[in-house]
Amino acid sequence: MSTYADVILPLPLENQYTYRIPADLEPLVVRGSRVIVHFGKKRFYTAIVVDVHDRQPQTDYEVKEIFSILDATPILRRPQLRFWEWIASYYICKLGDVYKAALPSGLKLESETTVTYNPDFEADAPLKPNEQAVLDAFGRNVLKQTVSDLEKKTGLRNIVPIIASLMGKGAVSVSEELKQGFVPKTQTYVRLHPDWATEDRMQEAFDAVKRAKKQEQLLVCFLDLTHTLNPVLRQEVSKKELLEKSGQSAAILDGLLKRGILQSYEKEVSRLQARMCRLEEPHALTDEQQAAYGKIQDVFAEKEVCLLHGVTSSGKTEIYIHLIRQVLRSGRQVLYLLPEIAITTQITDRLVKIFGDQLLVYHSKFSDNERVEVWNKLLHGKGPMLVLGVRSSIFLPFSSLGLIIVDEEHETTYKQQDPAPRYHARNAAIILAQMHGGKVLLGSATPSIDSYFNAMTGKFGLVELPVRYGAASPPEMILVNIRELKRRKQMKDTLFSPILVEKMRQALEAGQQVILFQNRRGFAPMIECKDCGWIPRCQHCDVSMTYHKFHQKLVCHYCGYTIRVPSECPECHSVNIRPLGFGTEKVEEEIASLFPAARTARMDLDTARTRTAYERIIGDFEKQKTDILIGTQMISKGLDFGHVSVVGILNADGLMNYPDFRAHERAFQLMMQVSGRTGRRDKQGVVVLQTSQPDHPLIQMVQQRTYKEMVSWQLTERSMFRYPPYYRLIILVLRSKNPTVLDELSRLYAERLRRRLGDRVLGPVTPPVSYIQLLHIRKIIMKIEIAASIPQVREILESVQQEMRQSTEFRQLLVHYDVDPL
DNA sequence: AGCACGCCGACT
DNA sequence: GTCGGCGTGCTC
Repeated sequence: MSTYADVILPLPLENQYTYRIPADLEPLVVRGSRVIVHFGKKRFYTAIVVDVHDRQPQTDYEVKEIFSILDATPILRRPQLRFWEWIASYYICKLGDVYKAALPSGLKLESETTVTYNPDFEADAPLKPNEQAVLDAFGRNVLKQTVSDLEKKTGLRNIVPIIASLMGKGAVSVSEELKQGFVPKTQTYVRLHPDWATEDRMQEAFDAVKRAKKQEQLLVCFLDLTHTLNPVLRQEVSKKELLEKSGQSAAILDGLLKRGILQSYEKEVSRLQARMCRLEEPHALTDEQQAAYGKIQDVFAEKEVCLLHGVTSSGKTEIYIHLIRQVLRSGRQVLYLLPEIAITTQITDRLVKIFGDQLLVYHSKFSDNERVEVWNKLLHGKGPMLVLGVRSSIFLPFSSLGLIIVDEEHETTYKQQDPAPRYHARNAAIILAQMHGGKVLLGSATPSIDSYFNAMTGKFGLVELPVRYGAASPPEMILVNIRELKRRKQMKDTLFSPILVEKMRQALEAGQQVILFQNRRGFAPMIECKDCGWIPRCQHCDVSMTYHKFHQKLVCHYCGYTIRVPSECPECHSVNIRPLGFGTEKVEEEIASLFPAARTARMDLDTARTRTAYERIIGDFEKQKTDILIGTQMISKGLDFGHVSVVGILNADGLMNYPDFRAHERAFQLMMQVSGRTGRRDKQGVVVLQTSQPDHPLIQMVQQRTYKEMVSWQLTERSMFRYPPYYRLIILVLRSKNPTVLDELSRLYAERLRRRLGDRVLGPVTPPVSYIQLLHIRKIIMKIEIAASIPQVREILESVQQEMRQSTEFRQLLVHYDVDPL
């Protein structure tokens, strides 16, 4: 008999909290249950039970009772909590953060404070302006609203004390109310009244409506739709469907309902659209695909993870489909991860034809209620399921995952950046699969170096698919040296080289489409010498420095190193130094004057903010309603267009010069992905690659499509510059609380703060710094990657690294690393 | 996250 | 003298 439950709350808290289980709830409260608890002064939260036990808690606090339980059965499955714990420890965040991210908010009821206005209130003393403002926010009909609404309406920041004061005067009253959570969708259904369900009575019914012709027609239609007399077939039909199919009005149906022949009632229905289409067989695999399929099976026999490196349009999806089918047939579940909602539509259409109702789609643009339904379907549904989803779908309640496919595994959107947990869905998926005893297939035309490295060292298996489906030849790559053209005055005040303009003209004349790629929407992120192409770089970090117009300074966003804007170029002594960079808007403007007749569309975060906007732009382009598509990296995401013959990469340099040690890797991937958008099927496409550094190794590698060379070059570079920074190690150091190291780090931190802010502002900073401040260092370190550039830190870390290598914790962390310390 | 407690600056 | 800013700490 357990009397206590330890719960976690959807708040960034370290600890679990113990509540008493009321006697009547005792059999229901188990690990994984959702319960409502009172936490803190007044709020109620949905908590998750992580343990039930009988241990008397320390009595220095009052143990509260569980307020209520929400589910008859747990809403988490066995391995899920373990998975959450792994995420929390690996990504250094609170279990509550993981909980908050994992459950759709429809499953996390929370209380909200509502304020009710007392209409009988009369002030005996004049109210303060703030108080009056709050009261004014109540209209004639609005007597009750939430605190956050009031805050919004009045625009006041600290509204809680004002409300408290009003409450003291009797002007308002305050209550806590649970927010509405998941609401099942209901629909009106119609069925035959049981009294009329015999042949004789049916005859009677028809006699009754003989004179009401429309009612008669409706009844006939109803019987057609329901096969009422055959108990095996469906007995009911939705009111909407009945009215639509019969073409009758609701008034006619009312007539039949009044006579008591039919009856109507509300029924819970699913929001997930049922798909009744006939299922198709997957396409047969080509010889190459079949070979790859076989190799993947071989890899899975001995390894957990397989990397499928298949060039663009080699037909990876078809291989996935065959694998999925096989796993589903064995009775296990499959998770198909995609980097973005945007590209789900094309794949959903394909998968639904093959897997029908076995397919569930999950992404954050689904309404909350829909997401809860997917959750419940996995929890209670029968039969193996295929889930197609984005990052967050790794948290769904899978029972037995046989396979996780991570498509476009190199995509950075798999990494959650801002709210904790800052997890990488690709890497977390590997752990998740391991917990289920399932396998992981990573697929990409341009794998991340991380994954490729893991494949090289044998941690992952590797299968390559080098042949394009349908033997379409890869596009022709034309390198254009913009610096040279500008020097020879053949390209003045324009973003387009003559050859690109010529290719575009040819394409448009032939009724073909053009894609222009420029990965920026804003303006001038750096400066450049217009005569020789020199770009200032940080002397410590070798990344380009960002131009801060306001201060007229150049700042390294890695280490904070700052210099004045040079008045002349140190390379060629030209004074012609200008802000460098342009965005898609500028491109659009110039296209309008170059090709006034062409129909143009721009796709970037500004124009495709919503899913519908995105789909409209893509749809128009697919249907050839637009000729030229200008876009940022959004257009590189695995989309298939049939009529694109020219791709222009307007400024390859802009891709390579951003402050991240993965900049080159990412630039390569982007350029390869974008060029993959052209020359499908029988036609060979053209890619015009404009750059001011045509001899740059990366550009050469893009032109020759030598992925492997790029990898080994980057690996050498990274080990030379000691990238990636010892991020993991730093965290381990902080967690180890090794006093010597902490002292040294705090000394560096103090120094750093002083350098950044100056003694004047801060006064002297003296070590030792508190542990909390050290956590701040961690943030700073993560941000500016201090570790790789400051030799002292490197030294400490190297000594700690030696130490850490012996520790099991370190080893465990290395096994499934976000970034291996290469 | 919220909320309370507590300590310093600008105001009736 | 108080109001109110936000830094710190706690919530079973």
